[in-house]
Amino acid sequence: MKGISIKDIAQQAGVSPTTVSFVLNGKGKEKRISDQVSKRILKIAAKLKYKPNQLARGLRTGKTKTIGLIVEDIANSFFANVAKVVEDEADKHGYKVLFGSTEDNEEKARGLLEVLRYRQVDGYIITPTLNLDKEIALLQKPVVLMDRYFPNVKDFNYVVVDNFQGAYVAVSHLVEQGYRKIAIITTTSSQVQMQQRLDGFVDALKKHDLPAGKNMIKRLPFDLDRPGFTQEITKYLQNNKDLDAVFFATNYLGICGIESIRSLGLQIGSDLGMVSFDDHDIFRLLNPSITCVAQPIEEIGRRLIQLLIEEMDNNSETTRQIVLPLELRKRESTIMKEMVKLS
Amino acid sequence: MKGISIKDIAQQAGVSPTTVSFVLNGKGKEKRISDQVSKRILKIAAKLKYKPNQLARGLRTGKTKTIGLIVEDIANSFFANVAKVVEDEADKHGYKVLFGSTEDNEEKARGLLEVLRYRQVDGYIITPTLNLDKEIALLQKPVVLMDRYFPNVKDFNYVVVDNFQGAYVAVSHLVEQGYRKIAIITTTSSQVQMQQRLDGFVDALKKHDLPAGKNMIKRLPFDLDRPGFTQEITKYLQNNKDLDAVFFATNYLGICGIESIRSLGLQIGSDLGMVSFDDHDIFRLLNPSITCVAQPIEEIGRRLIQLLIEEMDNNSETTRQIVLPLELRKRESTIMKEMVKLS
DNA sequence: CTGAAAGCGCTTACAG
DNA sequence: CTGAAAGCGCTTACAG
Repeated sequence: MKGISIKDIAQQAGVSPTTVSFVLNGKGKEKRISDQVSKRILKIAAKLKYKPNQLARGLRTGKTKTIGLIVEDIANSFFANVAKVVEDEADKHGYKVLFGSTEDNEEKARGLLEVLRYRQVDGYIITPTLNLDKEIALLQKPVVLMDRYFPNVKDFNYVVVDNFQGAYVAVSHLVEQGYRKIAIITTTSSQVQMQQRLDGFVDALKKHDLPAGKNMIKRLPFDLDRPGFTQEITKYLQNNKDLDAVFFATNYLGICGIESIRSLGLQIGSDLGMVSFDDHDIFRLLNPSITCVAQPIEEIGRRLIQLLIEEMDNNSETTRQIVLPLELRKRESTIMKEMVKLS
Repeated sequence: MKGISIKDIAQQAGVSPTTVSFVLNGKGKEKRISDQVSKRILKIAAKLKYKPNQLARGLRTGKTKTIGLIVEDIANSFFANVAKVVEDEADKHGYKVLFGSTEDNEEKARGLLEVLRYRQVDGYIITPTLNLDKEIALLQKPVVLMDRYFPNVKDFNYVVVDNFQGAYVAVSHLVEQGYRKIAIITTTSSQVQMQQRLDGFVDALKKHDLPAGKNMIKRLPFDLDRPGFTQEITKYLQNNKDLDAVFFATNYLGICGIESIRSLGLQIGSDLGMVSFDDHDIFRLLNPSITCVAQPIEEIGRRLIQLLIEEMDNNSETTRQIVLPLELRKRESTIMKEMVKLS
């Protein structure tokens, strides 16, 4: 249990703990410790495999070299993939990651913030729920938001994607492919990322002089479970048999949508075109494969850490807001005519 | 930055920090602090929203209330789902989770162990790589292994699944469905979980007097990437056109296998039966859907934390080894004859 | 029934 | 060029 402490090294080197601390923190030159002493200390530290006690250091300096990562759901492939990148990038800078999932539940999110705060993380990457801005503003440590932000609050850093553009491109692609009566299936969530996807959808339809009325928009309660979504989507499609295509505003809605469309005996693409937000292994592998607008996961993760590290280092007062473009991945679900299949 | 400390409370209550500490740690009765004083302290602590500084406490007690979770790849759906459960369960006991991915790389794994150790986590949940037993044995804190273990080392706790039984059941199901020439596609990894799956496969074939020769077993280098796996599987299938069915030993092999089979223009189920280890959203949604042997993810996560907490509380000397059964999920990929499809 | 004091392992302002 | 000492916020053995 007991590890090697700075005292042990001091004793063996015949110097004071102060001197050891200076040398080990690279302040030997600055503090003008003699070269011989420095070398002696370094040698002994290496021999003893000295590891500084992070708790003690943290207590003294207030830095824990830990980042708090709050996602909506670590089991969701989008968040799991971002988490992986975040972990990797953080590691390069000597930071470890404490994580938690909110399930988009405000109470859970508050609990997570509280825990991370009193564990003294040095900075936060947060996928916020609704109404979390007050608590976040009180955090006193650098914060970068992801996936969504608070439109009314200007002074948060964030890394998000251009949801409006993504939806616009998705719908425009459907139009180009010949689909006319196009619906969106989204959630009742009033969060900004969902609102922007809806706006992009409506805007694209209007630009193309296509019907964008209320019955083209189906909003499902965002706290349904998978079977619930599937059931509701099925019901909606049954009541709107004249639709040409559907735009699903999240990957889980897209996945449920596939089940719904199938259960109705419709052929994806020829009977009903579809595009989903977010890519997913399933979309690539399905037959027909599913067109989507994909998020740049690698880049999101890299930018999150880059921004956060900068904030932690400089404690800069300027906030930065990064909006990344989405990529349309054209696949078979947006092809109207059955093509002759090769291979 | 500065939070409320025990001193602030002591001052306001007109008592010493010692007394405050006793009361806040529920030792008021034991230390025979008067009820009035206790109540006063509690009231002030609540009013000030006092949160104990975990660093200071950790430094003093040696407990950080943190668990280290080392998985193979947090972006893999199996590990992401287990991580979610682990996080939830840990939270119930007041523990937070620090995580890292090894990519099944020994060096990365050693690095993670080192970091977690000097961060003083109270216990570890580890998906070990090969040759990691020595380092793990030196950890000095409770450890529970997951997914795999070291057959030669008897004194580690672990929670794993019955890989042999899973493979056996999978292959037996293929036989019952009428398939005869059955191959396994696995990796060159010599880790126990892969070995057991192979053994289960061979055993099942032998029990049914079916050919279990070398050409029924295809091992791929485990460090290939997805396209690499797909290519190798395609090559193997081309060279073995007489196969009736294939058992894929991991979910990512199964996924790559689907791509291979498709690219060869074969119909899954009727032309070539298949079962995969591990369930995955894709397997349920694909058409035809894919039969698999599924791991009990919820239970794995729960047992891991339960076992680890017990070890941390009791510091018991006995080790416990839990082997959970797998569940065969029968789907369309193991049906030989095209059925009339309803709805 | 309560408190003064030591100590966990560091860092750093101060002194020489 | 180097060290004694204070202090980060707790807990706990000891004393009364």
